Amino acid sequence: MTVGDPAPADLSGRRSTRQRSALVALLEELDEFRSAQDLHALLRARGDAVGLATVYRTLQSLVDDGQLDVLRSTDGEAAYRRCSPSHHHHLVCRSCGRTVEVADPPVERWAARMAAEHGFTDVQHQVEVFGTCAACTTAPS
Amino acid sequence: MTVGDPAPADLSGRRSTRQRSALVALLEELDEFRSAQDLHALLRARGDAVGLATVYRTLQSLVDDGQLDVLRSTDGEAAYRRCSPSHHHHLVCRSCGRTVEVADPPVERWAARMAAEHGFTDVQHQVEVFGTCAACTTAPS
DNA sequence: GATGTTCATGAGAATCATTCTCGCACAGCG
DNA sequence: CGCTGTGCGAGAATGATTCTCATGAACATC
Ligand SMILES: [Zn+2]
Ligand SMILES: [Zn+2]
Ligand SMILES: [Zn+2]
Ligand SMILES: [Zn+2]
Repeated sequence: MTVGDPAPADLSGRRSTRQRSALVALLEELDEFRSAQDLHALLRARGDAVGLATVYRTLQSLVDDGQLDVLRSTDGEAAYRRCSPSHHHHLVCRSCGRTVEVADPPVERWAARMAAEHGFTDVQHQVEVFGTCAACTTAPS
Repeated sequence: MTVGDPAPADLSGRRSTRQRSALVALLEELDEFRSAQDLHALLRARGDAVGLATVYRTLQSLVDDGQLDVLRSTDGEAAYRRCSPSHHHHLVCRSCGRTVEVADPPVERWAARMAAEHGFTDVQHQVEVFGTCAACTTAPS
């Protein structure tokens, strides 16, 4: 361990503030993808007022630290959700937002092999599945 | 042919205008995903001036008619490209935009089966693969 | 070719998510 | 208890996309 090494409270080197804690706590309770605007409103509603700019900044830092997944909806709005550390994809209910994390090695291998066959390197992929969950299929509109 | 039946030049019921033709012709020449702003600039550069609002409107109508694919980049900008009519996905070079259309029945079946196992209905999916193409890997920065 | 109805166009304003600015507050540290 | 650099936030700025609405053009009909 070199001299300049900070090694603060958590591994990310982020300071622990009321705002960051409130946002992390909220995300911990939620199970669906929510937009930054949504999260900001939810925080305000529960009394943990946080500036909108801070919500955006903190979400971005959490994404950079790999603690959140981001999804871009068709209307261009980004949605965030806490995620497990291992690589996975999502099955999302387009009605209520309920989300299931799914992993599938064959898909991973297919993407890598297919890209390699076309001479592509440094490959990444994006796989999301949308549908209507059982509860929403049953429930009235 | 009944009386009220329009049956215009193309099947879509869209009027044939100079602006629409110019945009369609441009898209026909391009092989990569380009943003609406890009396409607007390209049209202007080649002398086929078209209003920005018209570019957006026309792109949207072509997407609705299934003649274009849309991709939402991480910065929230939508990119468009002409597409073949059958279901497929893309292998996109994140450096030059070169795109290869790929189809893979196993992935289709996996998505459908996996969603069904979780009780989801009305399933759709989104699968895109990004990488650096052979040419861009070789070329200097 | 002339005409009327209807849809398309486009300049500019409006919308809206996201980012930036920058002075002030405070977490972490000794 | 101060110091210092990072985090905060109100408001402005950005930038893509959409809307408004008066004008222009396509097309079926005469
Ligand atoms: Zn649902
Ligand atoms: Zn994967
Ligand atoms: Zn390339
Ligand atoms: Zn597919």
